[in-house]
Amino acid sequence: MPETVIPAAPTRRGRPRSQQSERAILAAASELLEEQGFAQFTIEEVSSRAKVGKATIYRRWPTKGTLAFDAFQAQFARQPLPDTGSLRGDLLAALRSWIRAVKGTSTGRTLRGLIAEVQRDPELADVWRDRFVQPVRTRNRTMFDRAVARGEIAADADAEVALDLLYGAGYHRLLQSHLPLSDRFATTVVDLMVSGLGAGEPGGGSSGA
Amino acid sequence: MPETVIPAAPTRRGRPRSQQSERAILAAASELLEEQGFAQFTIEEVSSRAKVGKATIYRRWPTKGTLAFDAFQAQFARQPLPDTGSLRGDLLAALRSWIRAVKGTSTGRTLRGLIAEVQRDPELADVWRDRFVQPVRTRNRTMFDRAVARGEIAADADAEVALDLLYGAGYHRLLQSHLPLSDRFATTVVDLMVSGLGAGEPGGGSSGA
Amino acid sequence: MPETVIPAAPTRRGRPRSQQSERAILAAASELLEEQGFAQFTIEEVSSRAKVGKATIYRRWPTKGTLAFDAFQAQFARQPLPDTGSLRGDLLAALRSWIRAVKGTSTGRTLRGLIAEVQRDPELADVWRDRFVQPVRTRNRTMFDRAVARGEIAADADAEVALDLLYGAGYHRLLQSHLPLSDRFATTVVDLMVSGLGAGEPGGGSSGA
Amino acid sequence: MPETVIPAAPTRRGRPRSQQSERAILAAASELLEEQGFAQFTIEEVSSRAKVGKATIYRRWPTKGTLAFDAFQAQFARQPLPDTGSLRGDLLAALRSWIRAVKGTSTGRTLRGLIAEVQRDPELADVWRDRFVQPVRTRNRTMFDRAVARGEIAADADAEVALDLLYGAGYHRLLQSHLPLSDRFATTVVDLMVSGLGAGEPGGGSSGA
DNA sequence: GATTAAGCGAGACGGTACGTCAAGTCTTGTT
DNA sequence: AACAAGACTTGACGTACCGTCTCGCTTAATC
Repeated sequence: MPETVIPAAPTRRGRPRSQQSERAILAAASELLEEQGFAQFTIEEVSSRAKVGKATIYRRWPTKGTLAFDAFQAQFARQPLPDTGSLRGDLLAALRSWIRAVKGTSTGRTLRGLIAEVQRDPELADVWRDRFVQPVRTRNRTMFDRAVARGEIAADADAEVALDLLYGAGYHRLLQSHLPLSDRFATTVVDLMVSGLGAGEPGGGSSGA
Repeated sequence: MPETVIPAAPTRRGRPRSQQSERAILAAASELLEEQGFAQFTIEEVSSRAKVGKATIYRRWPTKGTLAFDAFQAQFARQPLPDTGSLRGDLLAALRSWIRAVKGTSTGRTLRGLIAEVQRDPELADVWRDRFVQPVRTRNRTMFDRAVARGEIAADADAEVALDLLYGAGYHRLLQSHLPLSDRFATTVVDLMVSGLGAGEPGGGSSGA
Repeated sequence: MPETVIPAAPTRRGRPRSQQSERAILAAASELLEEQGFAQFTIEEVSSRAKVGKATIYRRWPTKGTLAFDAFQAQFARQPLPDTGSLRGDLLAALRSWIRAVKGTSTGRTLRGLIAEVQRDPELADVWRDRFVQPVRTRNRTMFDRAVARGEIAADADAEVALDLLYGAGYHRLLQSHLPLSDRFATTVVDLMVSGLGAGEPGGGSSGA
Repeated sequence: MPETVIPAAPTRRGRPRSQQSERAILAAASELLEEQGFAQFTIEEVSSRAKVGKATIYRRWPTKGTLAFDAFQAQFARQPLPDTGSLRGDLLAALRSWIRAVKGTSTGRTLRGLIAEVQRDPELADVWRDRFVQPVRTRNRTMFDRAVARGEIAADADAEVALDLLYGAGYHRLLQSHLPLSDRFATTVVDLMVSGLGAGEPGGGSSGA
């Protein structure tokens, strides 16, 4: 998997792209994101801080979203996958770790800005899905694989939907700010996922899980 | 609760605000949102379509996000609260109804745009939380109240977190586009919420807070 | 005749154009032309010096050439039409006055830059012809009218061509820099125009047309 | 005198300059000038059409003006010096031939563009003066030498100023477009130069030619 | 009925950032 | 060394919207 979004130069001929410029751009972009957030993040300012022409940026990144994404990747350090011995413990550790990374941090602020940008920049949307969302999900599915191996959950349990519940709830609170990303929230989310609301019998729809 | 975001005029003296202009603005805004989406939604264009001065818009709405919000409210017709006799049925109906409203529709596109805007416009964020998120949640809590009354779930079940799981999963797929908002997705979400993954005993993680 | 190139606002409605901005733009433009010449004359710099948005300039002047022209008009003070009592004296005074105005001066430098710009900017070419070249020529024709009245030259003498010889020679040396605009040059030009090379009879080319 | 502006290579070591590249560059440049005029004439486009690196162009020509000049030289075929037997006939033939070459032709358009460029590119100004203006003038002075030999004009007649009148008038109309380069214009210019306006006596300045 | 205060459409205002273009220079691997 | 290719920095371009600010003109409520 490539390190960044940067597309390869169309041919092998000609002067190679300067890795030094590249580093300067990413450094300036990260710094700017950290200091000011996505709202004040402009190509112009990055270009000026990195002492690089705007064209040098546009040669590498098609939109400012994709540049911000690359700068964000360095910042959002990959969190170690928890392995507590139980699914419940793993899920709780994962959600808590995510909350710690995003709640009240510049990372969280950037994350919100990027998800906003994803909604308007289709180029970024592709990158975001393929280079951020999917890898994270793939990693996280291991928690469910292990639970199946341990016999904790059925082999056909839908890990995809489970992940949507776990992180969906988190992103929901992050993006809508209706309620805080508290520790109690994390526990309750995981408890609910593991045990359910326990409303199997009375009404009863098609109860097949 | 007022129909729109519009603040009251400071006094009663002078020429009253034209309700006709107001209607023209909202109509133009809705039309523009529907046609072009939030990305091309500019105050300039609304002003030009509505044949209204820009100041007339800014007198009523502080930011373009709040105007878009009001235009969106008309579009996003309030969905009837389902009452199927079981929590599972209610949740499934609610989620399916939401998916029908947003999947592949201009409403869904606008919804994505608005949530994006909420991340950068604090004025809109307040309006969004108080006039959209909270009302919808309040309405939806009824489903859990009824389930408690029916004895389906415990009285102290956390409806807030349950709603975060239900809609959080939906918004997650809407905003990240990693997987489709299929009917199967809806069923699985609800099944999981109701029955859980069923991994209570074997592993038994740190079950405290 | 209007003072400047500036086109009228399309309608009478809306906020009127600020005459103060206009003055600031023209002042900054003149200053810049004088200091740096046409080569460094940029809309960006004018906008920055005049503390005016670029759009405010573009609203009035379609191209940078037309703005430079207006700034130049103030600088290139209309020279008083000489009246020495003889055509020879008038022509000599006029040419010397022109040389004094352009030789080694910032006006001369700007004049060269503007004529260069005229070759590439059709908008400016029209303005230049109608608002600079023609008025100057009209004024200068008076010298020939007076000479006819005095009986110095024939009534059907071609004043247009005479002006082309007089100023054409001057502009030629200004633009090609092959020889200096000396005082001797002025005298010789006028003598030649008045007396001719005196090669009427011996050779006798095709004297028709 | 060298054919082009191209400076000699610094040493004789290493790979010799490709004459093929040189031809390709000049061909592409001429073609581009002819098709699009000086305004759209860019080194980038020449380089792309000639399939030649930009450095290969800059190795030979210091600025785009000098390249355009060389491309123009081929186009602007040297006109044969007229020899009609009289000064009047020679001057008329020369001016008409020039008019034929530049009026409404791509050569004329390029000529205007080059003179414009001369005003801003000092490198080109030198080349222009030494390799275009002076040679043409030297050639044209022969017409006056012959006239002196024939006894048509005085031996001390100022041929330089005479050339400034002849071509100055032509360039004036070419560059200012205030009046057409008609055949009648040519005749009148020459008549005036040969016979003068005939205003020797009444006013009378220092009438020494 | 006159006054007065605010709203009205229109559009200009100072700004900011956009994405593009071409200039002339530099850096590869290849010839 | 020169070559083709295509990177580089620089700097200006002309455009688009932002949110604010005049204009001359309604339009009511208050005096």
